[in-house]
Amino acid sequence: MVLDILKKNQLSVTEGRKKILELFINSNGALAHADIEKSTGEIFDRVTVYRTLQTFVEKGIIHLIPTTDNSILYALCSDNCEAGHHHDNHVHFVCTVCNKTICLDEVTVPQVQLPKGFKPNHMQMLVSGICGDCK
Amino acid sequence: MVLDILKKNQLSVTEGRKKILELFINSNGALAHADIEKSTGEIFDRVTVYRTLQTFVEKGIIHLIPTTDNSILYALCSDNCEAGHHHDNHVHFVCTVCNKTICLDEVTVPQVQLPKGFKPNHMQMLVSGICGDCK
DNA sequence: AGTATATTTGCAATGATGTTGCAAGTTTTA
DNA sequence: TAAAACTTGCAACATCATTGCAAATATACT
Repeated sequence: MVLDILKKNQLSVTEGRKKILELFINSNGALAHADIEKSTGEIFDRVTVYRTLQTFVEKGIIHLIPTTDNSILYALCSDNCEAGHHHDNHVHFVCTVCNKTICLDEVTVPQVQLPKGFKPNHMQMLVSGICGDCK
Repeated sequence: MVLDILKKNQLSVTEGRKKILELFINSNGALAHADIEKSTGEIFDRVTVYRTLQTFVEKGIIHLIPTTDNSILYALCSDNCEAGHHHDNHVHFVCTVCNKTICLDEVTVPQVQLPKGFKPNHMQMLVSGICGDCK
């Protein structure tokens, strides 16, 4: 599973990448850099985590998620993402109870009527509230 | 104008607050901390700018805007914001040409159909593209 | 208006977050 | 299995943001 993903993206298979990718797969929500550092303990250097995340984003394995508090979150991309070309036009949900951020892959961002002269190109939507697990 | 806003919000009238509030009123887009520091030159300490912005957010004079690159932007609230209770359910637009971020106060965030069990509370939408001035 | 009280500011120190260059270590290729 | 390519850790550095405290400024009171 983890190996497949790394190989499919032509990445060297290293302990760090395997471990971090596993974290994403075993988590149903999004992860912050700090979460990853906490989970991997003292195994990897901060820099390695940064670089691994950056590599994964570039390859289209994970994507950045916007947050209300301007922290950076990452989550696994669904299959239709390619290197350098993300298709994360789905809604993101932040639960105010469990504090998790979830990709709602099934829910696409709705169209919106902009004022004259405005040409939309990309749009993202962030919803906060209570998630399915907490209610 | 500037005085009215400060007084209405029970804030001491100081040079810093007047100057920074003027900046927002004279700008049609959103401002980053860095923009403000640049515009106010060497007049105020960085810390003062931070604290002023924080105060304004708390009072409901300005609100935070989500960005794609996870920087922090602020913009004037429309009149229906109160202290500790923002109503910025409008769409934000980032122009990829002039790089400005604009509040589209007239455009409200559309409803969206969430999966079962999800209870939405607040939603925000960020659209990027080309703005009315650039096209 | 002048003084007391409350608030705000600037400075210095500190912390959190993220980046870069380079040598040492690991993985891949053939 | 050795050479080439890539990845990692370390140290240094840059940026951004926060806090405590004393000095300065604004407001309230008589």
